[in-house]
Amino acid sequence: MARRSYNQYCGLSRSLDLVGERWTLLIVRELMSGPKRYSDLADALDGIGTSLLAARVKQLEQDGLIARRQLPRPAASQVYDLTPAGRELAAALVPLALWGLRHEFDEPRRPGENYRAEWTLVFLATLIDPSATTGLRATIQFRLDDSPAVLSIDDGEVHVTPGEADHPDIVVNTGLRTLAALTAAGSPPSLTEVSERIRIEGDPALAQLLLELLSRNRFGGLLG
Amino acid sequence: MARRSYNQYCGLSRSLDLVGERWTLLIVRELMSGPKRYSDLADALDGIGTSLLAARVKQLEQDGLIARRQLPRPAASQVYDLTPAGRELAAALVPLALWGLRHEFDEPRRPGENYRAEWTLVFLATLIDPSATTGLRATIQFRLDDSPAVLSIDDGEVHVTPGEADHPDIVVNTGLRTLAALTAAGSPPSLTEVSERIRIEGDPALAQLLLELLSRNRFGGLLG
DNA sequence: CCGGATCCGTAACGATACTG
DNA sequence: CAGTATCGTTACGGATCCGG
Repeated sequence: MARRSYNQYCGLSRSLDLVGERWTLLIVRELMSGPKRYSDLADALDGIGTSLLAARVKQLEQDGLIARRQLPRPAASQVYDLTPAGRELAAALVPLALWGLRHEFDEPRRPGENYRAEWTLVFLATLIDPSATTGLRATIQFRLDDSPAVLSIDDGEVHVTPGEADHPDIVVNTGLRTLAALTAAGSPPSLTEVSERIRIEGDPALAQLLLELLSRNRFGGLLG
Repeated sequence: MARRSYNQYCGLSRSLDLVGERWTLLIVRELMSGPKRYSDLADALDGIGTSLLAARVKQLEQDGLIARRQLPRPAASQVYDLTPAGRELAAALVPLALWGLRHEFDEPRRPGENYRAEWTLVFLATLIDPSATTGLRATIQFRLDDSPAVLSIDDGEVHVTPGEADHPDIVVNTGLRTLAALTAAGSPPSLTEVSERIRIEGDPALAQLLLELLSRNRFGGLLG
Protein backbone atom coordinates (compact mmCIF):
# COMPACT_ATOMS: atom_id res chain seq x y z
CA MET A 1 0.00 0.00 0.00
CA ALA A 2 1.67 3.16 -1.21
CA ARG A 3 1.86 6.10 1.12
CA ARG A 4 -0.29 9.08 0.38
CA SER A 5 1.74 12.00 -0.92
CA TYR A 6 1.09 15.53 -2.12
CA ASN A 7 3.46 14.76 -4.97
CA GLN A 8 5.10 18.18 -4.88
CA TYR A 9 8.78 19.02 -4.96
CA CYS A 10 8.58 21.46 -2.05
CA GLY A 11 10.03 21.47 1.41
CA LEU A 12 6.74 22.01 3.17
CA SER A 13 4.93 19.36 1.13
CA ARG A 14 7.66 16.84 1.78
CA SER A 15 7.57 17.62 5.50
CA LEU A 16 3.84 17.09 5.54
CA ASP A 17 4.16 13.87 3.55
CA LEU A 18 6.35 12.59 6.35
CA VAL A 19 4.71 13.98 9.47
CA GLY A 20 1.52 15.73 8.37
CA GLU A 21 -0.88 12.96 9.30
CA ARG A 22 -3.02 13.12 12.36
CA TRP A 23 -1.24 12.63 15.74
CA THR A 24 2.24 12.31 14.23
CA LEU A 25 3.58 15.69 15.32
CA LEU A 26 2.09 15.26 18.77
CA ILE A 27 4.08 12.06 19.19
CA VAL A 28 7.19 14.05 18.32
CA ARG A 29 6.22 16.70 20.84
CA GLU A 30 5.69 14.02 23.47
CA LEU A 31 9.23 12.72 22.96
CA MET A 32 10.69 16.21 23.34
CA SER A 33 10.43 15.74 27.12
CA GLY A 34 12.52 12.59 27.08
CA PRO A 35 12.11 8.95 26.00
CA LYS A 36 8.68 7.43 26.50
CA ARG A 37 7.19 3.98 26.57
CA TYR A 38 4.34 2.97 24.32
CA SER A 39 1.86 3.17 27.15
CA ASP A 40 3.20 6.60 28.17
CA LEU A 41 2.40 7.82 24.70
CA ALA A 42 -1.02 6.19 24.69
CA ASP A 43 -1.76 7.77 28.03
CA ALA A 44 -0.65 11.27 27.04
CA LEU A 45 -2.37 11.23 23.66
CA ASP A 46 -5.93 10.87 24.80
CA GLY A 47 -8.20 9.76 22.00
CA ILE A 48 -5.64 8.08 19.76
CA GLY A 49 -6.50 4.51 18.92
CA THR A 50 -3.90 2.03 20.08
CA SER A 51 -3.77 0.64 16.58
CA LEU A 52 -3.10 4.05 15.09
CA LEU A 53 -0.40 4.82 17.65
CA ALA A 54 1.35 1.59 16.79
CA ALA A 55 1.22 2.45 13.09
CA ARG A 56 2.55 5.95 13.72
CA VAL A 57 5.55 4.97 15.82
CA LYS A 58 6.40 2.27 13.30
CA GLN A 59 6.32 4.79 10.48
CA LEU A 60 8.34 7.36 12.42
CA GLU A 61 10.92 4.70 13.18
CA GLN A 62 11.14 3.68 9.52
CA ASP A 63 11.60 7.32 8.56
CA GLY A 64 14.47 7.64 11.01
CA LEU A 65 12.84 10.27 13.20
CA ILE A 66 12.48 8.16 16.33
CA ALA A 67 14.35 5.08 17.57
CA ARG A 68 13.23 2.19 19.72
CA ARG A 69 15.61 1.48 22.56
CA GLN A 70 15.72 -1.29 25.13
CA LEU A 71 16.01 0.04 28.64
CA PRO A 72 18.86 -1.39 30.78
CA ARG A 73 17.81 -4.13 33.16
CA PRO A 74 15.94 -4.70 35.27
CA ALA A 75 13.52 -2.31 33.59
CA ALA A 76 12.56 -4.99 31.08
CA SER A 77 10.95 -2.36 28.97
CA GLN A 78 11.53 -0.41 25.80
CA VAL A 79 11.25 3.26 25.05
CA TYR A 80 10.97 5.48 22.01
CA ASP A 81 13.38 8.37 21.63
CA LEU A 82 14.02 11.10 19.08
CA THR A 83 16.88 10.67 16.66
CA PRO A 84 19.02 13.67 15.63
CA ALA A 85 16.75 14.15 12.61
CA GLY A 86 13.77 13.98 14.93
CA ARG A 87 15.27 16.63 17.16
CA GLU A 88 15.76 18.90 14.18
CA LEU A 89 12.11 18.41 13.33
CA ALA A 90 11.15 19.22 16.90
CA ALA A 91 13.14 22.44 16.72
CA ALA A 92 11.31 23.34 13.53
CA LEU A 93 7.98 23.02 15.34
CA VAL A 94 8.75 25.71 17.88
CA PRO A 95 7.41 28.68 15.88
CA LEU A 96 4.23 26.80 15.02
CA ALA A 97 3.70 25.94 18.68
CA LEU A 98 4.33 29.54 19.73
CA TRP A 99 1.94 30.75 17.07
CA GLY A 100 -0.75 28.53 18.54
CA LEU A 101 0.15 29.74 22.00
CA ARG A 102 -0.25 33.39 21.03
CA HIS A 103 -3.58 32.73 19.36
CA GLU A 104 -5.01 30.92 22.36
CA PHE A 105 -4.07 33.70 24.73
CA ASP A 106 -7.53 35.14 24.64
CA GLU A 107 -9.35 31.99 25.53
CA PRO A 108 -8.53 30.13 28.74
CA ARG A 109 -8.30 26.41 29.15
CA ARG A 110 -11.55 24.75 28.17
CA PRO A 111 -13.33 22.55 30.69
CA GLY A 112 -12.34 18.93 30.24
CA GLU A 113 -9.42 19.84 28.06
CA ASN A 114 -6.27 17.81 28.67
CA TYR A 115 -3.22 19.61 29.90
CA ARG A 116 0.38 18.84 30.81
CA ALA A 117 2.93 21.45 31.75
CA GLU A 118 5.69 19.88 29.67
CA TRP A 119 3.68 20.34 26.49
CA THR A 120 4.33 24.05 26.67
CA LEU A 121 7.57 24.00 28.59
CA VAL A 122 9.47 22.00 25.96
CA PHE A 123 8.88 24.78 23.47
CA LEU A 124 9.55 27.65 25.84
CA ALA A 125 12.77 25.92 26.92
CA THR A 126 14.10 26.01 23.37
CA LEU A 127 13.99 29.78 23.58
CA ILE A 128 16.70 29.82 26.21
CA ASP A 129 20.05 30.68 24.72
CA PRO A 130 22.31 27.76 25.71
CA SER A 131 25.44 29.90 25.51
CA ALA A 132 23.96 32.12 28.23
CA THR A 133 23.91 29.20 30.65
CA THR A 134 27.55 28.12 30.54
CA GLY A 135 28.73 27.18 33.99
CA LEU A 136 25.16 27.25 35.27
CA ARG A 137 23.56 24.20 36.81
CA ALA A 138 20.03 24.43 38.07
CA THR A 139 16.92 22.33 38.56
CA ILE A 140 13.76 24.36 38.29
CA GLN A 141 10.47 22.87 39.33
CA PHE A 142 7.57 24.37 37.44
CA ARG A 143 3.95 24.09 38.36
CA LEU A 144 1.86 25.51 35.53
CA ASP A 145 -1.83 25.59 36.33
CA ASP A 146 -1.10 22.82 38.84
CA SER A 147 0.65 20.52 36.37
CA PRO A 148 4.30 19.77 37.31
CA ALA A 149 7.33 19.69 35.05
CA VAL A 150 11.04 20.24 35.52
CA LEU A 151 13.42 22.47 33.61
CA SER A 152 17.02 21.32 33.98
CA ILE A 153 19.88 23.57 33.02
CA ASP A 154 23.33 22.04 32.98
CA ASP A 155 26.14 24.10 31.52
CA GLY A 156 24.63 24.82 28.13
CA GLU A 157 22.25 21.89 28.07
CA VAL A 158 18.57 22.54 28.66
CA HIS A 159 16.09 19.73 29.23
CA VAL A 160 12.47 19.38 30.23
CA THR A 161 10.99 16.39 32.02
CA PRO A 162 7.47 15.75 33.30
CA GLY A 163 6.66 15.46 36.96
CA GLU A 164 8.48 16.34 40.15
CA ALA A 165 12.19 16.86 40.74
CA ASP A 166 13.89 15.44 43.82
CA HIS A 167 15.71 18.53 45.04
CA PRO A 168 14.76 21.55 42.94
CA ASP A 169 16.76 24.74 43.39
CA ILE A 170 13.65 26.83 42.96
CA VAL A 171 9.95 26.20 42.53
CA VAL A 172 8.01 28.33 40.07
CA ASN A 173 4.28 28.45 40.42
CA THR A 174 2.41 30.29 37.67
CA GLY A 175 0.03 29.99 34.76
CA LEU A 176 0.73 29.12 31.20
CA ARG A 177 -0.47 32.43 29.82
CA THR A 178 1.73 34.42 32.15
CA LEU A 179 4.75 32.34 31.26
CA ALA A 180 4.14 32.64 27.55
CA ALA A 181 3.69 36.38 27.81
CA LEU A 182 7.03 36.53 29.55
CA THR A 183 8.84 35.07 26.55
CA ALA A 184 7.42 37.78 24.35
CA ALA A 185 8.22 40.56 26.78
CA GLY A 186 11.61 41.56 25.40
CA SER A 187 13.10 43.07 28.49
CA PRO A 188 13.05 40.97 31.65
CA PRO A 189 10.70 42.13 34.42
CA SER A 190 11.82 42.31 38.03
CA LEU A 191 10.70 39.74 40.55
CA THR A 192 8.49 42.22 42.32
CA GLU A 193 6.79 43.17 39.08
CA VAL A 194 5.65 39.60 38.47
CA SER A 195 5.19 38.58 42.10
CA GLU A 196 1.43 38.59 41.79
CA ARG A 197 1.34 36.25 38.82
CA ILE A 198 4.43 34.17 39.45
CA ARG A 199 5.14 32.72 42.88
CA ILE A 200 8.75 31.65 43.19
CA GLU A 201 10.18 29.76 46.16
CA GLY A 202 13.94 29.63 46.52
CA ASP A 203 17.03 31.60 45.58
CA PRO A 204 15.89 35.03 44.30
CA ALA A 205 19.06 35.46 42.23
CA LEU A 206 18.36 32.26 40.31
CA ALA A 207 14.76 33.31 39.92
CA GLN A 208 15.79 36.61 38.41
CA LEU A 209 18.21 34.85 36.07
CA LEU A 210 15.42 32.57 34.91
CA LEU A 211 13.25 35.57 34.06
CA GLU A 212 16.12 36.97 32.01
CA LEU A 213 16.80 33.73 30.19
CA LEU A 214 13.17 33.43 29.15
CA SER A 215 12.57 37.02 28.16
CA ARG A 216 15.82 37.83 26.39
CA ASN A 217 15.72 34.70 24.30
CA ARG A 218 17.43 33.43 21.18
CA PHE A 219 14.83 34.58 18.75
CA GLY A 220 14.61 38.11 20.04
CA GLY A 221 11.62 39.61 18.33
CA LEU A 222 12.05 37.35 15.33
CA LEU A 223 8.87 35.45 16.07
CA GLY A 224 5.60 37.38 15.97
CA MET B 1 -21.12 18.92 12.94
CA ALA B 2 -18.47 19.69 15.53
CA ARG B 3 -14.92 20.11 14.43
CA ARG B 4 -12.45 17.39 15.32
CA SER B 5 -10.05 18.53 18.01
CA TYR B 6 -7.15 17.02 19.93
CA ASN B 7 -8.69 18.53 23.03
CA GLN B 8 -5.36 19.59 24.51
CA TYR B 9 -4.40 22.90 26.02
CA CYS B 10 -1.14 23.18 24.09
CA GLY B 11 0.10 25.58 21.44
CA LEU B 12 1.00 22.92 18.94
CA SER B 13 -2.25 21.02 19.40
CA ARG B 14 -4.29 24.18 18.97
CA SER B 15 -2.33 25.05 15.84
CA LEU B 16 -3.02 21.63 14.42
CA ASP B 17 -6.68 21.84 15.36
CA LEU B 18 -6.84 24.94 13.19
CA VAL B 19 -4.61 24.10 10.26
CA GLY B 20 -3.47 20.51 10.69
CA GLU B 21 -5.91 18.94 8.27
CA ARG B 22 -4.85 17.79 4.87
CA TRP B 23 -4.12 20.55 2.29
CA THR B 24 -4.74 23.42 4.69
CA LEU B 25 -1.12 24.48 5.14
CA LEU B 26 -0.47 24.16 1.43
CA ILE B 27 -3.25 26.65 0.78
CA VAL B 28 -1.50 29.03 3.15
CA ARG B 29 1.79 28.44 1.36
CA GLU B 30 0.10 29.12 -1.95
CA LEU B 31 -1.11 32.50 -0.73
CA MET B 32 2.36 33.47 0.42
CA SER B 33 3.15 34.40 -3.18
CA GLY B 34 0.26 36.84 -3.40
CA PRO B 35 -3.54 36.69 -3.62
CA LYS B 36 -4.99 33.85 -5.66
CA ARG B 37 -8.29 32.97 -7.22
CA TYR B 38 -10.13 29.79 -6.38
CA SER B 39 -9.15 28.27 -9.71
CA ASP B 40 -5.53 29.30 -9.19
CA LEU B 41 -5.52 27.32 -5.98
CA ALA B 42 -7.25 24.35 -7.56
CA ASP B 43 -4.71 24.42 -10.35
CA ALA B 44 -1.68 24.62 -8.07
CA LEU B 45 -2.89 22.01 -5.62
CA ASP B 46 -3.04 19.05 -7.92
CA GLY B 47 -5.16 16.27 -6.48
CA ILE B 48 -7.34 18.28 -4.14
CA GLY B 49 -11.02 17.78 -4.70
CA THR B 50 -12.87 20.95 -5.64
CA SER B 51 -15.28 20.27 -2.84
CA LEU B 52 -12.53 19.95 -0.27
CA LEU B 53 -10.82 23.10 -1.47
CA ALA B 54 -14.05 25.02 -1.05
CA ALA B 55 -14.46 23.67 2.47
CA ARG B 56 -10.87 24.55 3.38
CA VAL B 57 -10.96 28.14 2.19
CA LYS B 58 -14.28 28.61 3.92
CA GLN B 59 -12.84 27.33 7.18
CA LEU B 60 -9.67 29.41 6.84
CA GLU B 61 -11.81 32.45 6.24
CA GLN B 62 -13.97 31.76 9.30
CA ASP B 63 -10.83 31.35 11.38
CA GLY B 64 -9.58 34.72 10.22
CA LEU B 65 -6.47 33.44 8.48
CA ILE B 66 -7.46 34.35 4.95
CA ALA B 67 -9.84 36.93 3.52
CA ARG B 68 -11.93 36.95 0.39
CA ARG B 69 -11.58 40.13 -1.62
CA GLN B 70 -13.38 41.36 -4.70
CA LEU B 71 -10.99 42.44 -7.39
CA PRO B 72 -11.54 45.94 -8.86
CA ARG B 73 -13.39 46.03 -12.13
CA PRO B 74 -13.28 44.91 -14.85
CA ALA B 75 -11.69 41.82 -13.34
CA ALA B 76 -15.09 40.63 -12.18
CA SER B 77 -13.40 38.13 -10.00
CA GLN B 78 -12.52 37.44 -6.37
CA VAL B 79 -9.27 36.46 -4.74
CA TYR B 80 -8.19 34.98 -1.43
CA ASP B 81 -5.46 36.69 0.54
CA LEU B 82 -3.69 36.13 3.83
CA THR B 83 -4.75 38.20 6.83
CA PRO B 84 -2.14 39.45 9.35
CA ALA B 85 -2.79 36.34 11.45
CA GLY B 86 -2.36 34.24 8.34
CA ARG B 87 0.96 35.90 7.60
CA GLU B 88 2.15 35.14 11.11
CA LEU B 89 1.22 31.54 10.55
CA ALA B 90 3.11 31.55 7.26
CA ALA B 91 6.19 32.87 9.02
CA ALA B 92 5.89 30.07 11.55
CA LEU B 93 6.01 27.51 8.74
CA VAL B 94 9.43 28.58 7.51
CA PRO B 95 11.49 26.27 9.74
CA LEU B 96 9.28 23.31 8.90
CA ALA B 97 9.65 24.01 5.19
CA LEU B 98 13.41 24.37 5.52
CA TRP B 99 13.56 21.14 7.48
CA GLY B 100 11.83 19.37 4.62
CA LEU B 101 14.15 21.05 2.18
CA ARG B 102 17.23 19.83 3.99
CA HIS B 103 15.90 16.30 4.19
CA GLU B 104 15.09 16.13 0.51
CA PHE B 105 18.54 17.27 -0.52
CA ASP B 106 19.70 13.77 -1.16
CA GLU B 107 16.93 12.79 -3.46
CA PRO B 108 16.27 14.79 -6.62
CA ARG B 109 12.90 15.70 -8.01
CA ARG B 110 10.85 12.61 -8.66
CA PRO B 111 9.52 12.02 -12.18
CA GLY B 112 6.00 13.36 -12.51
CA GLU B 113 6.29 15.35 -9.33
CA ASN B 114 4.75 18.81 -9.44
CA TYR B 115 7.00 21.75 -9.02
CA ARG B 116 6.77 25.54 -8.87
CA ALA B 117 9.67 27.81 -8.11
CA GLU B 118 7.65 30.06 -5.80
CA TRP B 119 6.93 27.15 -3.46
CA THR B 120 10.53 27.23 -2.33
CA LEU B 121 11.28 30.85 -3.00
CA VAL B 122 8.64 32.18 -0.61
CA PHE B 123 10.41 30.46 2.27
CA LEU B 124 13.93 31.36 1.21
CA ALA B 125 12.84 34.97 0.78
CA THR B 126 11.83 35.17 4.43
CA LEU B 127 15.45 34.54 5.32
CA ILE B 128 16.49 37.86 3.84
CA ASP B 129 17.00 40.42 6.55
CA PRO B 130 14.69 43.32 5.54
CA SER B 131 16.81 45.87 7.35
CA ALA B 132 19.72 44.91 5.09
CA THR B 133 17.74 46.04 2.05
CA THR B 134 16.90 49.60 3.03
CA GLY B 135 17.22 51.87 0.03
CA LEU B 136 17.49 48.89 -2.26
CA ARG B 137 15.03 48.34 -5.06
CA ALA B 138 15.48 45.32 -7.29
CA THR B 139 13.49 42.87 -9.38
CA ILE B 140 15.14 39.49 -9.58
CA GLN B 141 13.89 36.94 -12.03
CA PHE B 142 14.54 33.40 -10.85
CA ARG B 143 14.37 30.31 -12.97
CA LEU B 144 14.70 27.29 -10.68
CA ASP B 145 14.83 24.04 -12.58
CA ASP B 146 13.05 25.90 -15.41
CA SER B 147 10.20 27.19 -13.27
CA PRO B 148 9.98 31.01 -13.14
CA ALA B 149 9.33 33.21 -10.13
CA VAL B 150 10.19 36.76 -9.19
CA LEU B 151 11.81 38.08 -6.04
CA SER B 152 11.03 41.77 -5.53
CA ILE B 153 12.99 43.83 -3.04
CA ASP B 154 11.72 47.30 -2.33
CA ASP B 155 13.34 49.19 0.52
CA GLY B 156 12.83 46.63 3.26
CA GLU B 157 9.91 44.86 1.68
CA VAL B 158 10.53 41.47 0.12
CA HIS B 159 7.93 39.73 -2.04
CA VAL B 160 7.74 36.68 -4.23
CA THR B 161 5.42 36.28 -7.19
CA PRO B 162 5.05 33.44 -9.68
CA GLY B 163 5.93 33.79 -13.33
CA GLU B 164 7.90 36.33 -15.34
CA ALA B 165 8.78 39.90 -14.48
CA ASP B 166 8.55 42.62 -17.09
CA HIS B 167 11.96 44.22 -16.69
CA PRO B 168 14.08 42.24 -14.23
CA ASP B 169 17.32 43.75 -13.04
CA ILE B 170 19.01 40.38 -13.08
CA VAL B 171 18.06 36.86 -14.10
CA VAL B 172 19.17 33.98 -11.89
CA ASN B 173 19.19 30.53 -13.40
CA THR B 174 19.92 27.69 -11.01
CA GLY B 175 18.55 24.62 -9.28
CA LEU B 176 16.62 24.37 -6.09
CA ARG B 177 19.22 22.32 -4.28
CA THR B 178 21.99 24.77 -5.07
CA LEU B 179 19.90 27.67 -3.87
CA ALA B 180 18.93 25.94 -0.65
CA ALA B 181 22.52 25.02 0.07
CA LEU B 182 23.41 28.67 -0.37
CA THR B 183 21.15 29.72 2.48
CA ALA B 184 22.92 27.30 4.78
CA ALA B 185 26.39 28.33 3.66
CA GLY B 186 27.04 30.94 6.32
CA SER B 187 29.57 33.05 4.47
CA PRO B 188 28.60 34.27 1.02
CA PRO B 189 30.46 32.70 -1.90
CA SER B 190 31.89 34.78 -4.71
CA LEU B 191 30.23 34.89 -8.10
CA THR B 192 33.05 32.94 -9.70
CA GLU B 193 32.77 30.22 -7.08
CA VAL B 194 29.16 29.53 -7.96
CA SER B 195 29.36 30.34 -11.66
CA GLU B 196 29.07 26.69 -12.61
CA ARG B 197 25.89 26.09 -10.67
CA ILE B 198 24.27 29.51 -10.82
CA ARG B 199 24.04 31.41 -14.08
CA ILE B 200 23.34 35.07 -13.49
CA GLU B 201 22.62 37.60 -16.22
CA GLY B 202 22.81 41.28 -15.36
CA ASP B 203 24.54 43.58 -12.91
CA PRO B 204 27.30 41.59 -11.12
CA ALA B 205 27.20 43.91 -8.12
CA LEU B 206 23.52 43.18 -7.55
CA ALA B 207 24.17 39.50 -8.07
CA GLN B 208 26.85 39.52 -5.41
CA LEU B 209 24.56 41.39 -3.05
CA LEU B 210 21.88 38.77 -3.58
CA LEU B 211 24.31 36.02 -2.64
CA GLU B 212 25.14 37.88 0.53
CA LEU B 213 21.50 38.49 1.46
CA LEU B 214 20.68 34.81 1.11
CA SER B 215 23.72 33.39 2.86
CA ARG B 216 24.06 35.82 5.74
CA ASN B 217 20.43 35.60 6.66
CA ARG B 218 18.30 36.50 9.64
CA PHE B 219 18.43 33.15 11.31
CA GLY B 220 22.19 32.75 11.14
CA GLY B 221 22.85 29.18 12.12
CA LEU B 222 19.76 29.09 14.29
CA LEU B 223 18.04 26.61 12.05
CA GLY B 224 19.71 23.22 11.65
C1' DC C 1 -14.65 30.08 -18.00
C1' DC C 2 -15.14 30.78 -12.87
C1' DG C 3 -16.71 29.21 -8.36
C1' DG C 4 -18.35 26.20 -6.51
C1' DA C 5 -22.19 22.02 -4.89
C1' DT C 6 -23.59 17.02 -5.06
C1' DC C 7 -22.76 12.30 -5.15
C1' DC C 8 -20.21 8.16 -4.32
C1' DG C 9 -16.30 4.87 -3.72
C1' DT C 10 -12.07 4.48 -1.01
C1' DA C 11 -8.84 5.39 2.59
C1' DA C 12 -8.03 7.07 7.18
C1' DC C 13 -9.40 7.31 11.77
C1' DG C 14 -11.65 6.05 16.65
C1' DA C 15 -13.29 2.76 19.92
C1' DT C 16 -13.33 -1.51 21.80
C1' DA C 17 -12.02 -6.17 22.29
C1' DC C 18 -8.56 -9.35 22.42
C1' DT C 19 -3.62 -11.61 22.76
C1' DG C 20 1.49 -12.95 23.65
C1' DC D 1 2.99 -3.86 28.83
C1' DA D 2 2.91 -3.58 23.97
C1' DG D 3 0.76 -4.11 20.85
C1' DT D 4 -3.02 -6.75 16.87
C1' DA D 5 -7.78 -7.51 15.07
C1' DT D 6 -12.18 -5.96 14.03
C1' DC D 7 -15.62 -2.81 12.81
C1' DG D 8 -18.45 1.48 12.52
C1' DT D 9 -17.67 6.35 11.37
C1' DT D 10 -15.47 10.22 9.31
C1' DA D 11 -12.51 12.32 5.91
C1' DC D 12 -10.80 12.47 1.50
C1' DG D 13 -10.47 11.94 -3.92
C1' DG D 14 -12.58 11.98 -8.42
C1' DA D 15 -16.19 12.86 -11.30
C1' DT D 16 -20.12 15.15 -12.71
C1' DC D 17 -23.23 18.86 -12.72
C1' DC D 18 -24.96 23.75 -12.12
C1' DG D 19 -25.67 28.84 -11.75
C1' DG D 20 -23.50 33.39 -12.92
